Amino acid sequence: MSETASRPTLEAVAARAGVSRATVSRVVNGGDGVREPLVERVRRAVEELGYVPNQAARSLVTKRHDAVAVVIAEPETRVFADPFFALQLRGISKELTAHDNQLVLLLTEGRDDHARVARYLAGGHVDGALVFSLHLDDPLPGLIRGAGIPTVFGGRPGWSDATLPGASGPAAVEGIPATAPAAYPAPAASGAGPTVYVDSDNRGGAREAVRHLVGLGRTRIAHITGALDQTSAVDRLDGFRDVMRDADPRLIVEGDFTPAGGERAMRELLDRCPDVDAVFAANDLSASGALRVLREQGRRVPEDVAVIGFDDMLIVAEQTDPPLTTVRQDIEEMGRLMARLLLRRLDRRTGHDPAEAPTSVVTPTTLVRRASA
Amino acid sequence: MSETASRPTLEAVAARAGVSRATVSRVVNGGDGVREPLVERVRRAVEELGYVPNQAARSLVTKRHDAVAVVIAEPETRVFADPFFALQLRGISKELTAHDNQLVLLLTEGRDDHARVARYLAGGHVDGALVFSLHLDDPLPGLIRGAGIPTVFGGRPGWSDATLPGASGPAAVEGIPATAPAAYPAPAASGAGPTVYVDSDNRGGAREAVRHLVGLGRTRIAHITGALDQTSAVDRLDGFRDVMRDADPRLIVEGDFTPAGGERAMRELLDRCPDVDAVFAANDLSASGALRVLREQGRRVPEDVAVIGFDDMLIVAEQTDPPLTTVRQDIEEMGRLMARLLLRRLDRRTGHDPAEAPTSVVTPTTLVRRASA
DNA sequence: ATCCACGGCGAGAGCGCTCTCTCGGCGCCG
DNA sequence: CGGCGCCGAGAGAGCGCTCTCGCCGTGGAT
Repeated sequence: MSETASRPTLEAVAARAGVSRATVSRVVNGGDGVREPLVERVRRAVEELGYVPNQAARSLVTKRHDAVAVVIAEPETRVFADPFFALQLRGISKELTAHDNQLVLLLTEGRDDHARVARYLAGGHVDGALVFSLHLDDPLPGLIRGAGIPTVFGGRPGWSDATLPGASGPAAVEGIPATAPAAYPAPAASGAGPTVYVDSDNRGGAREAVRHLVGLGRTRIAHITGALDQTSAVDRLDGFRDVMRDADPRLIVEGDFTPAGGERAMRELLDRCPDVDAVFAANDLSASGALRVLREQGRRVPEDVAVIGFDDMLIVAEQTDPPLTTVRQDIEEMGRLMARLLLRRLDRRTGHDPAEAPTSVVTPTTLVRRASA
Repeated sequence: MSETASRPTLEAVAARAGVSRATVSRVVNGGDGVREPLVERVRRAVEELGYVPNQAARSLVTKRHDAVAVVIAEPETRVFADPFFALQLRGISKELTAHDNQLVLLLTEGRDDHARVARYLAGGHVDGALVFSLHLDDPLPGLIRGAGIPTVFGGRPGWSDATLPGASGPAAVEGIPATAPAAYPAPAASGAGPTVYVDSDNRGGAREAVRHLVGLGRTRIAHITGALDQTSAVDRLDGFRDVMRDADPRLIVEGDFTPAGGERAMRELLDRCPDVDAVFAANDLSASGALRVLREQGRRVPEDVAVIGFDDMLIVAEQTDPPLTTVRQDIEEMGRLMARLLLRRLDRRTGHDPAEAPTSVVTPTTLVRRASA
């Protein structure tokens, strides 16, 4: 039962140190305006009693929580197939920890669950939110903005307010609509500020991959797209088009980020264009599917057909035969950036530096050369 | 600024409904002991004002937080290589959500970080903890038990109090020490109750895999172990030994759960015992490494050498050549179970049913037959 | 020497909720 | 028909903290 012997309060510390509650509070929160000898006395008392501030009581008056929600709205599939979110979480966790913030994880279980998440965020239990929602038609981002809570998105959300910053060049290539098939208008911002997101340079990375293939002397370069309801897939396709402006449209075939989709697409590709001599797949998973079909059909990689993936998902890229050349993104760093952006925004709220609105960040990618191209 | 117009309080709802704060509180918390007409009036007021209870204020008086911590103490490697934790998190999240509990995620960043986590848990910010710590020499479980907070472990922790329940048969095979190389004594329980964990039936699953190989008529069956500082690896080894009591010791070779480790082990195996006709690898990753070496050395799978893995990690098992026969565990269900066990324990705390201490659970595994065995 | 300014510290008022205690009203038993 | 018990509702006391105020002591200016 001694476990139930409730933990010491400010009062107790004050008594032991022979000062008032207010003074202990001051010391605990930085110690400004308290003279050295007292600070020392209070510190000792805190130490001796093993005092830990009661966060609930503190929040009650400050209205801050030092907690941030991380919302992952991926319907099953992708989250659990690759370490993407795990790595982002790690980055986020590091940054939050460094600033004494807690991470509250919210996973949505199907569409109906969005309301629950929105309610939670609007309920003022956390100071801000980091939101992953990769699908263009996902209502969640809208709901969240409606909740009026500072938010940073992971990956570019699919509305028009959130177009790519300059770094990535023109958004459309002649004749072909470059952007999302189903982009919908930005939800009204209700004091939550402009849309801020962190995304990797999908378009630039795609360009680099395709240019590499061009540099290899390939001329019949194909693209297996990702699921085109996700901005990352759209951006990678745009990057492909940036370089292959006059590409044979039959060389672009729709995949879905899965190995099976990659297989299907590769079959179709070989069928339509037997002379294909290179493939840029929208991710490593579909590249691995393509690889399998190529092998099965007796095409040598990279001699006959060069293959490049995207993501540098080690568990796949290093294990394929041959090992996969691919585009790497620093996923953990992206997570860290998201957290940093959000925290900065929260800081500002408390009246720091009202100027200089935080802005979206696009992180660079690098081409990792292995054997497949 | 209207966003800052602080959210309505109980007081406001009470005023609008024309009742007292206490009554509103009762309704919000289930509505027992309030007559129907009033309940209805209050509900409407809540609805109209968009009232959401202030969790901080509530916690302050109830000393409950309706939040549990999930601690993942994996030093880098495994967490982010496979979807294991992601799936567990999903299961946990589902169960917690169903009971209106929040999930606070704590990832440790290196050894020095354990103290931080322990302090947080001891600080009474959450009602309980779900802890993943797979390494036998990890100090964290000890620290956490010291914190005196109700805890359920994911995977059997490596101390003696936490031996496998009956379901799994004898813990040792004649002559050979069956248990952990470095098991250390259970930390003193300080009111946190006995060690409770959820683990899959590693040992039983291993037995089933090996028996399957025996049933195939294989006689020279080898085992590539996992990293033996983890109980799962030890248990799988024990399961192997249960069936192969008189196994040639050279047929057991140490791996580390990685593809590279699998390759290394397989080479050594072929070197030592060229007549090997089956391999049970401690997980799919090392099985995939083994598979590659076998192919490279011209052994046909499964004709010459049958191979079985463990985990049914789809991204690997379905993509190997040939697809991998393996042992599946219901990882999401394990997560759900962990959460359920913890919540039940927390319930009990509030004086429900002091009898019947919750006990560890070992979840069943199933053999998934594909082409490799 | 007197006054004022200022910095250090204590007193006390809540933050929004829960929960106990009390009181009033009604049904029921004798 | 009167009293007792019980149920439904309100009043009010905190939970542990922060923060504003005001007091007091010190030091510099006059």
